[in-house]
Amino acid sequence: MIVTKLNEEFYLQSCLNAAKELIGKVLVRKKGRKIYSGIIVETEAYLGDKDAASHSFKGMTKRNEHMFGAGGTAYVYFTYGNHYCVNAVIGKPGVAHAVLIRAAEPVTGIEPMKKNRRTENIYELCSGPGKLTQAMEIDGALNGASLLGNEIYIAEPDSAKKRKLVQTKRIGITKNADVLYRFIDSESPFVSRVNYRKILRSQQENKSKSG
DNA sequence: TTGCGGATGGACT
DNA sequence: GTCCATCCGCAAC
Repeated sequence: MIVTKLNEEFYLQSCLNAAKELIGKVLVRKKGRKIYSGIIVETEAYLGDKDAASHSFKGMTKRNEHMFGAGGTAYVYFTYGNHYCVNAVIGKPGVAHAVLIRAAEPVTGIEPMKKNRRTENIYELCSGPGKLTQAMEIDGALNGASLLGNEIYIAEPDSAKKRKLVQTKRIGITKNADVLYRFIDSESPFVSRVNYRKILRSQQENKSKSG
């Protein structure tokens, strides 16, 4: 697969714009000989000191220090005692903005993903932030890694499919919960907290109608 | 469709 | 020491 890695400039734009632009891009994670990749279909923006839901709202701690790093850094944190979430840090050093990558459509490494997730259902591999990190073997060791390196990065897809972008409220938070900082590909059955069977069914129906 | 256990680290008392 | 966090899976109803 020919991929063009996103450059530093991409990670220096506004956080909301980056969150929107990341839909349809490819998240790549290399672990030994295994290459995991997936099309990003769901993101959330966290706007640092302007956003009470953001980990960095109250300033820097040892846990969130990489959010204050340069744009293009990975911020991986552990939560609820049992899973990791992965963010792309956005902005110049000191600007603690980040985009949480919540869901992806698996492209390569699907067999090892199934093993990691202990399921054969491809819709259950990356359809949530905790699932995605488990499937792709992303953990705390990648916290602070550069997204311009080779272990984990984001790239342009080789064929850009049209995505139907929808902006919604964020999930799983209580503070500043009303703002529309979540972006999803509303036609994808791979986003979190949806009934993928329903989406597949309606797409089948549309197909049979049109031809 | 709702509800709770899981199992760890950081912030705060 | 206690509380709770950018959630997931499974068990009841």
